[in-house]
Amino acid sequence: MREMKDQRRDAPTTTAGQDKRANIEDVAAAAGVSVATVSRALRDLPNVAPSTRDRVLAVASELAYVANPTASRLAGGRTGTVAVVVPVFDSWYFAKVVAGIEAVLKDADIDLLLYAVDSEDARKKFLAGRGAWWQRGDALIMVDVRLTEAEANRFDQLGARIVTVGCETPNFSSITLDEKGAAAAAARHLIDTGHTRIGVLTGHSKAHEFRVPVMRLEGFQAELEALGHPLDSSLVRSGGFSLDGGRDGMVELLELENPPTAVFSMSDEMAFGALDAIKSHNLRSPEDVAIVGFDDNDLATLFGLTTVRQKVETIGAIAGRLVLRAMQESDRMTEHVVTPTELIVRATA
Amino acid sequence: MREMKDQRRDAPTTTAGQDKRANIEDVAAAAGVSVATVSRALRDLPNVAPSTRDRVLAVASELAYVANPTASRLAGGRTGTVAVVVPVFDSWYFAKVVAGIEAVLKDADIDLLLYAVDSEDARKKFLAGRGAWWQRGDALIMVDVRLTEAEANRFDQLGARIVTVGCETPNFSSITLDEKGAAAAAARHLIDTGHTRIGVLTGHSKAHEFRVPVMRLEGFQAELEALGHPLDSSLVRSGGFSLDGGRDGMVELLELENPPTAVFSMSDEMAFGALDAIKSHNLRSPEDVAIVGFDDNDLATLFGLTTVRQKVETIGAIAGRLVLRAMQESDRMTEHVVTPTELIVRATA
DNA sequence: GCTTATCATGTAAGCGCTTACATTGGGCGA
DNA sequence: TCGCCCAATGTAAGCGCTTACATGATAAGC
Repeated sequence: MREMKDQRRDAPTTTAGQDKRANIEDVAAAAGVSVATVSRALRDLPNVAPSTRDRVLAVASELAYVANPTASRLAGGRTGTVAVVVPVFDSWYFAKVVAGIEAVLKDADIDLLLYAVDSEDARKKFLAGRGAWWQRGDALIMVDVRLTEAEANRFDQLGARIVTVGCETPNFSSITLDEKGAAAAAARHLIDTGHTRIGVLTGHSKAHEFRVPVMRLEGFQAELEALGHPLDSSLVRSGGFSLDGGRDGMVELLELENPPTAVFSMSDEMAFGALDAIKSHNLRSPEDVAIVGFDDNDLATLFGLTTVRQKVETIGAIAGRLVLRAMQESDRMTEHVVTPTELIVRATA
Repeated sequence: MREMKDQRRDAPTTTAGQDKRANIEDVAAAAGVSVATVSRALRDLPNVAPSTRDRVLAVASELAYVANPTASRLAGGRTGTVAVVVPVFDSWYFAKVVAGIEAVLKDADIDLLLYAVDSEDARKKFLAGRGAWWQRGDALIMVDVRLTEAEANRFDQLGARIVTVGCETPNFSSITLDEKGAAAAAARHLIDTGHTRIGVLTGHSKAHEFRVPVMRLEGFQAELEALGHPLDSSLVRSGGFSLDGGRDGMVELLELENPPTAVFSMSDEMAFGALDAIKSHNLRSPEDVAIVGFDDNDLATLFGLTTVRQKVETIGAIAGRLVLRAMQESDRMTEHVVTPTELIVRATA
């Protein structure tokens, strides 16, 4: 194996005549040191003479040299990226969460691979299939995407680093809300303000198996029951966490013979849709139908929406921090963070 | 990840081995062929006997083998990922664009690296610094992030594949709106509906050098001028494309001695803020102040907002397609797609 | 039957780094 | 002055793939 590599492939796709990207050998040659020294100097490793380091840095910047991350990864064993999975992307909540994550990862110089898994099929494929996320990233953040216990165990055994947002998962760190408590607070508020016939716009969807709406519903239901006004299940509609879904669900409720006088919407976006439906029916909120939302979306204040506030960007940031820790620590330790929620009373309830 | 290394070092004991990821050699050994054949079989390359291929596939699936993308990339020269840069992340427009891109790339089995560059510094660092995007992805989509002509030339020489969304860039494909035309349409509508004292909420920001607001302003201004009512520059405010910015800008305008009777807002989100400000001042739209927005945000209809519609998700999808093409085609050919806009007249103007 | 395409497969050289280990050369205590 | 230790540097073996090229076997051509 004493062969000089001089036989660069010609570029497979592009036409000739391009400046070749400098590689570590070029830098080493130009600086008159070995590649090992270049590697060390560039990464601020110890045992490099200051003068050498300076020279290497100077040469590198002159050649506009940047280490090829792919090669570093292969050799170094870590990819410097984390994968983030969300069910969908263009929704207020997920965009905010991802923004929070991104900010933290950027500071740590970690790249973010984004995946939307919008169905159970996609989920399975993502976790197992050829696109297997690991190998691509050092860790995974799953935002409201289910991880079965079996999967969690398997990944744990493989040494995977995972953080889940929205639901707890065995073996891994998580960050959640006290969903039941939050929903209970909404229930209590509606009861306190005199309502007894109360509807719910949930976020259930056939495509996903969200845990979150289930828990919110349970908490809401339990509290209503505890307060002596059990939930009438005929007043529950799913809005799939979307504006239109909320509108449609509300329309259905309004057109019942005996519509609810108050509705708990599991997201503000659905609540906006519901408010629109109310307006279209020439009704008003809270006079005709009170609405409590969930999220405290930036726009909630414009609608005067009473809602359960969660600090979404903070959740993202915490997820980012948890994942950074999970990537570093050698002894796996898990932490379950529960972030607070707060009922913000505005006009609609 | 971390543990792999230590374990690799041990002799290949047959005992545990439970969490060692299979590699191509394992598959080759188990299938009784060479790694080259495994590689070919797994990638559906020609010159593999059907029986061999089947055997390899069977073994691979049994061992839950998935090729290490990092290694493939290093060896194969392409990364199978594209980088997407946006100024910010948690805004309706960018989330939609990214969603559109993601959908297209997912189908092509391409990963998406997401970067938010929220300042000129970040921009420079991203384009040049150690985090240099190339090497990490085969191509780049820049969404409303500037690329100077010098940078464009440099990247072109380096053989980079770039697609820009929001503004044209020399050497690379792009997808834009007829910004000036769209803004002109808004101007015309306001003049047509009898306004002459017209304000503007722009999206300028000190952090970015957006081209988009500049062009919209130029188009708007030119049209007003052409119609005989030149823009009064004292009626221009920047809302930084944010809800709060729009609200603040509108407040300032309303508190002028002689406020405008109509305002063109360069985004719907700013328009929402503006409408809120109007309401807070106990005024109404359009009676007291007419508003025309830009985007046709999902919520625009709830506010009865008259606005310039652009098909954002389509833009993302087209960007995705352009970038896929740019990655494949050997002879670089650029295409400049201009997507249509449409003035949607609702209640506010 | 013998040469020659053709296909299936194997061999091994990288891809551009990281890092364990080897080597060198002072500084310094005795 | 000698030897030791350690910081500074070099050497080279991978990391897990892809792929050009070599090899072998089989079918086809005359």
